[in-house]
Amino acid sequence: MRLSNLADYAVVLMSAAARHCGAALLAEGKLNASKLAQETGVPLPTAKKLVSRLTAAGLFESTRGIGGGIRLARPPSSISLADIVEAVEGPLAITSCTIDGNHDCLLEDGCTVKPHWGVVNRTIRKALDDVSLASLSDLPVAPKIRIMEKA
Amino acid sequence: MRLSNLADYAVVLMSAAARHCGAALLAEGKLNASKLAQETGVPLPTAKKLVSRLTAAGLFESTRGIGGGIRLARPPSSISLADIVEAVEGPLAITSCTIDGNHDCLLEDGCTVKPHWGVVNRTIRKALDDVSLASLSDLPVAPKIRIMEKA
DNA sequence: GATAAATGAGACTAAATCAGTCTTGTTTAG
DNA sequence: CTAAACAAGACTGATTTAGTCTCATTTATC
Repeated sequence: MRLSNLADYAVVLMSAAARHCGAALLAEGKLNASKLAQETGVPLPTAKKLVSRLTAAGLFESTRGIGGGIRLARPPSSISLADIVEAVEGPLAITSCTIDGNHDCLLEDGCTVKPHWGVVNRTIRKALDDVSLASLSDLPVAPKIRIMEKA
Repeated sequence: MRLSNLADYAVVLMSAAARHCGAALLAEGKLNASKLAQETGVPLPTAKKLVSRLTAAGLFESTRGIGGGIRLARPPSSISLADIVEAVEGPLAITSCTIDGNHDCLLEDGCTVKPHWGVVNRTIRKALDDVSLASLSDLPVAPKIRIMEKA
């Protein structure tokens, strides 16, 4: 029930990219994996790998060659946590039996539990969908207070 | 973002146990790991292991010795998916940085993403909390209405 | 009161997944 | 045409997870 480290890093990377997008859209900085890595602290090779996946998923647009780089394919407000997590981890489902025609389960038929996962899945997906990249990177969060202390 | 197989099986096992609890409370069947295993199809050794953990977590009550067995420690309506998942997988948190004083993260300070995980965590936890064991084994739990939709 | 059978608890081994590193292929400026 | 810069993909090592086995504990029977 934990997010993979990769997915976690991916969120951090995209958040950093979104900040650049706001600051200097395509002015100074050709943005690339190396730059994101040094800004965020994510190991370079890992950053490269993640950038690959995120590009393949259509969240980044990449230009190869000597003057190449990457940039967000869509505005930060229309990219959600769900998009990022799904790009890195694959289909967003709590149990494998809720993915299309998966028949790995021992029980399959007569499973009284299965019908209930759908509700849980949708709720979780919505939770991740409701957080946009824009809200993640918006800096006005100045006073670094612990808001989530009472969870 | 996937539930572990163990946690998945645990839900199935407890669901089966709950059905017994409704049918013959402590009449015919001393309930035990072996019985649950053969009813659900979960491999016996795995079932034993899970029963151990669930007992340690206080969801089962066990009696050892020749006439021993297990039984639900609480009525199914007051056991939630969150309880079960947490018993098997440990603290329910999407990222490790939201657990108490964890300092494994590379970024730690100045992480603009961290403050947002709390919201996501709470939403997911609520999703799992809203599904009770009673509704999973859907016996007579009467009308399981969404009472807390407005939170 | 001792023995044996039944059960749960915990330790151990094997497999799968995941994180991280490296090499190759592609593109474009010079 | 050459070389440099970049992304894409393959590979290796490590961590976690699933599954199996052995041991400790308890109670009915003799």
